[in-house]
Amino acid sequence: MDKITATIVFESLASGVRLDIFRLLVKAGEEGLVVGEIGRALGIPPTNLSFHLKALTQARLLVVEQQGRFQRYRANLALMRELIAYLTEECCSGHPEQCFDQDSESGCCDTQTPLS
Amino acid sequence: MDKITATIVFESLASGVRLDIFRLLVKAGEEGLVVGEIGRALGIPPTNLSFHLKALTQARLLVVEQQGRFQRYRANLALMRELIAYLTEECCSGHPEQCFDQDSESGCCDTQTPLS
DNA sequence: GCATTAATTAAATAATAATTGTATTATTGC
DNA sequence: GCAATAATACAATTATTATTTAATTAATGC
Repeated sequence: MDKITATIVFESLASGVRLDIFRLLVKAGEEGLVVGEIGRALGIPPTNLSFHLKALTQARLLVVEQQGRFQRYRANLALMRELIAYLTEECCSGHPEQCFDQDSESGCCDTQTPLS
Repeated sequence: MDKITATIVFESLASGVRLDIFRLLVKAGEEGLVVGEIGRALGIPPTNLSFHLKALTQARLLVVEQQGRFQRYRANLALMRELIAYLTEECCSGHPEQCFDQDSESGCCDTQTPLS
């Protein structure tokens, strides 16, 4: 992942509303949710919801599929994994010893060789 | 990490300028850098730099130490680890099979049991 | 003490982002 | 075809962020 992509993804997640949408769709899993369901679940009016869904989709954090007159949205977990990888590299770059092999709350990666 | 903290951290990283600052300070390591050095390295004028450093510090992504009339900033890698842990949980919540045990570019966590 | 340097604060402006209301597009079922 | 529904596009407004200039605070060295 490059810096520009990372910035766009961060922007997408840097909003309580969009973070709620994303987390809801992660929970919804492979089935995903249609716009009306998301709106009802989170109490967001349609136009505003469209605005945020567009942002998340343009950032590729969401994937959309048309089903008749419904739009079904799903979370793009692959991109989330890429983001985690990017942060891990950022976090470790040049200084892996600061990032690993110590008491960490992350519960992630501690036992692995850091990325180059 | 809670949702509010995560949002604040994402906001901090959702700016090319701030992402540059953070990455520079990760590279700088334990020694950190003083404001003038950061400004010269990235070509950011002092007042604007102060603005972004304040945002990053309030988000706790940076830690600052006064040294005479200099302010030395360092990256807070512990918080970055917490963020990675949060994203990992988000990413896996309820659907670990989508997040792990498959071809992943992340190179991270794949061999581990996902978080609850 | 005074001039110099480092950095921040404060105030004004410019630029973006979020929200709301209205209108439009497209699909469904009759 | 027509009414009803799902969702988005557009336009206007509001709110938030980013940037710049000028002024201030605080530490250093003479």
